[in-house]
Amino acid sequence: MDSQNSFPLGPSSLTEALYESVRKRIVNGEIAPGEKLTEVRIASEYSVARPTAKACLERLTALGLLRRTTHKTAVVPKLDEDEIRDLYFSRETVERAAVAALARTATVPPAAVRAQASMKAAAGDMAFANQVEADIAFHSALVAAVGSRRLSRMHEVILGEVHLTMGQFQAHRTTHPTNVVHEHDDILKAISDGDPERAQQCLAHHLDQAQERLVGQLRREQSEGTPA
Amino acid sequence: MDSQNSFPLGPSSLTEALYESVRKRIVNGEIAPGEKLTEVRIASEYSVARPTAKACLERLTALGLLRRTTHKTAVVPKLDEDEIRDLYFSRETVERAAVAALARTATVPPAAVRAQASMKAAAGDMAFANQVEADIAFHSALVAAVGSRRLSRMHEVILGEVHLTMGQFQAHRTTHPTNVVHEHDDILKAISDGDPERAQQCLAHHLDQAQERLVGQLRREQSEGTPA
DNA sequence: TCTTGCATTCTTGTATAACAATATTTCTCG
DNA sequence: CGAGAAATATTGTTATACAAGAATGCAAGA
Repeated sequence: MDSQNSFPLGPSSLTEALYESVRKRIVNGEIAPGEKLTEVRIASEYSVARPTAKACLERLTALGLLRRTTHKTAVVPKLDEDEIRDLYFSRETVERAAVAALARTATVPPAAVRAQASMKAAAGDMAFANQVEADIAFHSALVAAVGSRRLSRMHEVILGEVHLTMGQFQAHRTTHPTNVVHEHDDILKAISDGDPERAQQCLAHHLDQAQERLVGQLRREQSEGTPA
Repeated sequence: MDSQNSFPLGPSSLTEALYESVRKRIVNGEIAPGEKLTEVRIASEYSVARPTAKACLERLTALGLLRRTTHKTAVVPKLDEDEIRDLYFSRETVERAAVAALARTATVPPAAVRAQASMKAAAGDMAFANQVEADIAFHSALVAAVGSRRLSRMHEVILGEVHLTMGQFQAHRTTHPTNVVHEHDDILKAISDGDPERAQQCLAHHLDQAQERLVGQLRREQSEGTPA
């Protein structure tokens, strides 16, 4: 059924292309949190019809990348502390299952080690956005390697919100990826050792760290007052 | 449709009502698997415009309740054995996290015991569809009680497909709900005992049973040849 | 001055029509 | 009987129009 797209093959339909573009702009923080996205604005910016823009916004809303209620205009959400915790609780749930499954068969996903390599190689000189990309790619590879369509689908949604939150901070601070790289290595090690328990522990520790980094940044930002 | 503005606050918008109605028909098996759902058919059946019907179908597709590729008409899917296993793997992932979280604080969701009660009370005389409803309500209550918006959202999607699959079998066989009720009780017991490990084990056992029932029914059906 | 109420305006919800592009079916011809 | 081409069906996209809900601002009254 899956058309086995042996290569990138950019979005076939217009709607798809529009969706991808807007999505990218949102998760990369190009559209600030709180900013309003009206249907006509999208429609005119991209020269598409309003129904097309509408479909796009609805899709993004379903994924949690936009918030909107009936008859009100969509806004880019800014996750508060509680929501970040909820997000990471869900994330841990999904990724725990993934690494446990991988460790049980001691399968180390090649795509994950590739993502690690690219993160290590260009650690300092990469733009923060690319570091985020590599991080996301690593975790994505982990879950994808399990081979469960539904687990991957859930994870994709979660990572979307993670990406969004990270993207919103990316202008402010550049965290040293050293810790992250080490934590990733620990996870891979546990998987290749075939130790599901340890793999889950390493993962949980890694995600806790990441979550606290995010929450810390949020608090710092709030105590400084809104810069915009 | 009726104004009925007393409490439940039925679907406010037309789109919402349409979506709910079609969804119900699909998960209850009123629309047979493999049946084609064209936009114009929905539009004419409900006397709505085609864009409205289109939005409805797209939403159902996103939830896995319909399958469709570009320029091809949507069909109600029939999950094969592999997909049922994938579905239950994902389901177990989510529900394990839920019961573990509940057991950690020994919180027994009132809604879950209510669902259990209604299942026990009218075990034999309820229509199979209602048994399915009660079963779904039980598991739904379990996850909802955790209080995680995102976990609930993921679970909702999964339960949709579960409901769909159960609904498709519901004409053929009426399984004795006795086992199910006992297994549910075991889970609740482990939660109220504050034993996360046992709660997860009971849940895993319960889901394995359910999964095998489904797979067994699927095989039986296939070896008999398609009745329709 | 503060608050209430109304009206204007902005935005979204829904419908209709039309054309383009693609899939599927059917029919004809070799 | 098989292969290719026309015809049909279905979806993708756009344009337009009107209705309904929400927000804003202004004016009037307490």
